[in-house]
Amino acid sequence: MTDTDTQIPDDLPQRVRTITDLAKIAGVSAGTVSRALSGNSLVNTKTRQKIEAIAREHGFRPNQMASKLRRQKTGAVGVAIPLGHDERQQISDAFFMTLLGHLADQLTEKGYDIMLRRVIPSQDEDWLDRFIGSGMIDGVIVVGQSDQFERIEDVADGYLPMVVWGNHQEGQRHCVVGTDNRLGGKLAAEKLIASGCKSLAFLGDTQPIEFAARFAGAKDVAEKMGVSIRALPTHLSRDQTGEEIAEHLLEIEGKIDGIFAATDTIAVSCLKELRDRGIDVPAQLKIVGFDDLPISSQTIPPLTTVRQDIAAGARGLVDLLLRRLAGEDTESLVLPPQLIVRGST
Amino acid sequence: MTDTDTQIPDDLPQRVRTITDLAKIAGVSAGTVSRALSGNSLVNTKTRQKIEAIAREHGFRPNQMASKLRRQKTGAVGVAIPLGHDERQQISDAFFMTLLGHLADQLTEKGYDIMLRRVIPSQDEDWLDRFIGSGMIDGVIVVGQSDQFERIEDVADGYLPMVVWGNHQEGQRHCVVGTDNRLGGKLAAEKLIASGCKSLAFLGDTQPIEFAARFAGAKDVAEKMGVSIRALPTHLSRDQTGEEIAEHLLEIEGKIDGIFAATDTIAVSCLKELRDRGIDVPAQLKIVGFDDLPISSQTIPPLTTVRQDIAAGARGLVDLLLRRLAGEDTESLVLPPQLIVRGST
DNA sequence: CGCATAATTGCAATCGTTTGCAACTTTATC
DNA sequence: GATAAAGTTGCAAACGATTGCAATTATGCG
Repeated sequence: MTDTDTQIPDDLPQRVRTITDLAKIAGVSAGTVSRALSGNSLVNTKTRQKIEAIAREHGFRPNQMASKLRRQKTGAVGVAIPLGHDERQQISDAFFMTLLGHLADQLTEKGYDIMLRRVIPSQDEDWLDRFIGSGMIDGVIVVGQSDQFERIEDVADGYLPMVVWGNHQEGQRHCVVGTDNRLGGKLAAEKLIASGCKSLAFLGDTQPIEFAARFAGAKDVAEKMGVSIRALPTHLSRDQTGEEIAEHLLEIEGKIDGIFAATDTIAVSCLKELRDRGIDVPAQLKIVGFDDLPISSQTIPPLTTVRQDIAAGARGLVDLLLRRLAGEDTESLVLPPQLIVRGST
Repeated sequence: MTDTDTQIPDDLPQRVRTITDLAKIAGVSAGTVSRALSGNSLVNTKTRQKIEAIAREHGFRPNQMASKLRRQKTGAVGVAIPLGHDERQQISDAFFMTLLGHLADQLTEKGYDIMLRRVIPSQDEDWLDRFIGSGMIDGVIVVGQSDQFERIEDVADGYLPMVVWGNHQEGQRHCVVGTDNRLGGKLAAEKLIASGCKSLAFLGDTQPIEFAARFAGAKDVAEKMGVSIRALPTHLSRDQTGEEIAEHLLEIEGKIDGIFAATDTIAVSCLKELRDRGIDVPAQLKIVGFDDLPISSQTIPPLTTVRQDIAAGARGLVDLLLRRLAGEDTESLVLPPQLIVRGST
């Protein structure tokens, strides 16, 4: 017997917190309320309406935690962003953010909530198991393999509802959605060579497997066509990029006439540096980027780039995840890149 | 007696799913396991170590849902992004994404998970109550007031742990973190006028209260200095923006010598359109943006803009929310904007 | 050794919802 | 009007972890 009961005699609109409170008011059992509110069950229409009315009136919402515990499902999907290679690369990276935005749009549409987790694998060995085992999510989307390929493979064997954004390797065990990076690299190099370049450079880190594949694709073409190509490593975080590119440019000035940038972000910085040095693009040097970020059409000159269809990627990730949640063991999805020719080549 | 019990005699490594399973193996009670795993309680060191060892060995993780139900707290913070004015404005908007990135960094650091929810208020009257009442989150950060000012005010009266990104109005009841938009508008107009502009335009929708405040600030200055200023409405979603700006430019050609864009995104599109028309910036027309997005330093010419310190904003949001979670009724935080002078003025 | 006190541990209730089953009402059918 | 079938509802046992309280064991001290 609480204070409230003692002081307030009867039917004052006490706060309706639980389904049982509501049941008491409606004069039915908790089970019936539960069924009425969940909509689909067998409960008399009049009863249902009465219960719904009371619920609305008191602004009642069933406790999700209890519901999820009982039903053993959460209605939430985890989105993990491992920041492996470059700890200074914040989650605020343009490409990831765009993908995340589309994921959010997609998942919301399908009625799932999104549990976002930023992960630094080097500080937490166990990140993926923890996330999955947390009991907070029904499935997980991993955005970017980073340097965690093996760990992801390990988990994939015992956990179906996981889809990963990244690069597809022959014979891998986890389900991945991503662009055909190698083909993308090919397209980029072909374009540069077709535009008359004789000596290429790949601007970007070649460690992450996506980038490695882009470089490999370009290299294939270059070698076949008898054109030289070299890799110039760069970090991803924006503040470092500028200087690094500047150094590279000094070094290669005059020796290189075509640049394939690992990402548009790098390409844009590069355009900037070139302009500051008075080097004309595309007359003196041609550039192809990768991603086709929204910025890329706004640069001067507009950037020729290899487009990744991020929206389609997000749709694919969500679609495959939902099918896996339903128990299907889906194949990976490799999306074709598309060369967007603008002014920088 | 289950099948498993009958078929498998003894100590086969059956899957340890619950704290009770683990307790059985360790030969103690569930309560003890719970205490051991939660670390801080009074449990014999040796017992604790044994339990921890078994837990590790079986990769056991306590079910969060059950824990959260019992403890009545979730360890997750909701981040809601209401898309009011412009349904076509996706969550993928650059400014929101950047803020979200910083929020994710901050909250992760403080040990909170992030429940992301994209909301279209016109389709769901009740979005905020639902989110709060879902029992999934301990508190909520609302990113952008959109046209939901009143609804947010209503909720604020009865729900402490909520912080909102947006504009501060005299006497408002909800706790807000945001830039002083009016002052920002002032700075922008002052700069344009100081650079010699005689006739200004504000490029952007003036409905959202943040933008309205920016325009108001600019107007104050313009009127005081005897300079004309007019508003040219634009949408936010990128695809529409281009055409709209083009139309405006046609209309104002020659009559205007300074543009204050409501956001950098608009300013960047505008730069592009101007260039396509052969109008020189800053010689013929000067532009100031708002936000200082990463792109803005990369445009040609680099954009003069009013900087919002997004990282500081995110820190503020998280800090205030944590204090509110602890029961404190915090004041709003208004951040000073900073004029960044680059090449477009 | 006996008793008081402290340190551990077990017990059982609890968090709020869902759901199989049984019980009870209607309605339909002959 | 009796009987079967269908439609509704209530009951109570889960879901899995936490925690106040009681019970047990270990330790200290005279």
